[in-house]
Amino acid sequence: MLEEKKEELKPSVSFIEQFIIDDLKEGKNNGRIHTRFPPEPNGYLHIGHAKAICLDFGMAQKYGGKCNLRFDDTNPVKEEVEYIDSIKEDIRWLGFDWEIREYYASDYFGKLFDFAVDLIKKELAYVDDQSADIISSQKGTPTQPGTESPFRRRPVKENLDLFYKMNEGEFEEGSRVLRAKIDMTTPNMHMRDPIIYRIIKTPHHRTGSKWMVYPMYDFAHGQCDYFEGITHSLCTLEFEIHRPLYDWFIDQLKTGDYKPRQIEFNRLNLSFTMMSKRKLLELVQESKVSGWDDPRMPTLCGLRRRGYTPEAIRRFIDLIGYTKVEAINDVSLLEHAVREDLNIKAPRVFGVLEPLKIIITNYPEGKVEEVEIVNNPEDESMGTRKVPFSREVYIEKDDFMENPPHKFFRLAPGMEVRLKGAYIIKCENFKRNEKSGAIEEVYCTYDPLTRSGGHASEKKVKGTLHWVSAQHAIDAEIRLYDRLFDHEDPAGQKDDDYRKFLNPSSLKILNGCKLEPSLRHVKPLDKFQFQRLGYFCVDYGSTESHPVFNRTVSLKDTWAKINK
RNA sequence: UGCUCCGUGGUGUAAUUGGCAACACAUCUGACUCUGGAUCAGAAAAGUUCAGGUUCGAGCCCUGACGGAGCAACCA
Repeated sequence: MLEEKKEELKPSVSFIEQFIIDDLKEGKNNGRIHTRFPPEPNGYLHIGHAKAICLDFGMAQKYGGKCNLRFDDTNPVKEEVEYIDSIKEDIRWLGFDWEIREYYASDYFGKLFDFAVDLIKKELAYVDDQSADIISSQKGTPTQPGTESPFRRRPVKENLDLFYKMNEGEFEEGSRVLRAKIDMTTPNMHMRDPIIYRIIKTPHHRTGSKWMVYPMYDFAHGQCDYFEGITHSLCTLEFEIHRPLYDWFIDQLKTGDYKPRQIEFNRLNLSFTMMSKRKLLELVQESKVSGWDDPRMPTLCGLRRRGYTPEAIRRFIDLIGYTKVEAINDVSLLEHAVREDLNIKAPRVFGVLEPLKIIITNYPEGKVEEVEIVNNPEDESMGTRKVPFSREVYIEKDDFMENPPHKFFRLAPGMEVRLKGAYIIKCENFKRNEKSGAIEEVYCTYDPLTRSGGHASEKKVKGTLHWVSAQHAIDAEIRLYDRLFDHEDPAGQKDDDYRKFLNPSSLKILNGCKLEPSLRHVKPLDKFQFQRLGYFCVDYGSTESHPVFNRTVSLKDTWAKINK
């Protein structure tokens, strides 16, 4: 029986890991494993990138290999230094380390240029003088073969001369390109004499104005892997069809048996959000969110600010796996992952979001008791703390009802509840605002014998509420975040713009929330469980005089479900 | 109507490479609880897109349908 259990728990590996294991077993690359994570510095990293990062760094780590960080900076028009720092920060935060191996595609511009010259000499590349439109129309369509460029048979010497002049800035942008000479009739569009170099006069953030001619991604990526000795080039599914082209280049370049092996996997799609960098940038530019690190964004900096931990994100990535099926993963699995992690780590505290004042009429005025409260029932080592209790306390508005439905285990006229860690109180009466009709104050009596931990504390009541002593409370701003979109796949609707699905209540800002005094000295990114409510994280903009907390995720709420 | 890839509970993944379809999330019960959290116990939910074939035996191999995704940027 035990044996069976063990067998069942044997972890299965992804198809990619299986390939790696097999390659290692066969002794390929002398048992070496070397991967790389190749972001383009044109935006912030999101959780989809985390999936790639975990694989690239994870496989190297697990099998005693290395993983390079390489910025794919082949297009100076779109890329900015600003992004490089954020990308590095996010990778480190996630828990991975490229050590000294920080590279740039631009490190290889010289080698790539030489290789292009080499291709020209081998009559495998030519300069095309046609416009983008003409070249594009000659490409054909996926169902129709393309036609050859009139410049395809240009003599080597002329090609060489023109290519050098392109790089010397003698021609306008767009006037000429260098193309690989492959096959205009193959069904694979990427092999139809792809453009490999274009003229760009915008200075590059690293190489300045040294180059006037820049390699296309397809001409750089595979070769960079080759130059770096990458053994396994892991990338997403959409590059599958590019693989024959990469192989074609490497076959022209390689001098031995070594050749990177590209393996493609499914990109991460998360329900109720989107991963398109372009669209995320639009959200930022159109101020639909406060920035790249808005806690509603699926970016790593957004998730960080939201209160997610690297452990939770890695755990989530681990749970979803790597396959070749295009899938949409349920956000609730991500939420499960943070709850699981924060449940163990986050200290419990009392915070009242929408305060309702309780006056304990038989409690002596001016008296203050310090009650001792466990910081985390999941982890005894986190100890206890003292929380002041007094005659007037705040409870959650939702925790009182004048006419409670069946199974409402909270406060209502004549009902008893425990104030967690303190006393059992009974609701005797309440005061209503004459104009609005809203309940303003609730009057209770307490039973002095029921103090937690005391002799009569065994007395049972059905409900336990969190509370904050009114005179000791800290005022705080609390931001309740919810899903940015109210459609499961906002960017996947052909007839509707994703903006149509922005969730109007994705952010609710609450002010005048009441927190227990132990929360006075907190710093950004500190995480807590506000008892019975959810996990909250101190925002970057938080100060001692104006504390701000972001809700990471609510606790599971069975009552909310019953109530629906 | 070309090429490439992919079809397993609601969702995401497994299935010792041909041997009674398993796990997680979500859902629903119940127990416990000084968090309507956590924890614990349990339930419902796919017969593996379909049709043939090989085989004692097919989710897995073969054939053919059907369905989905990707591919025609001087983007990556």
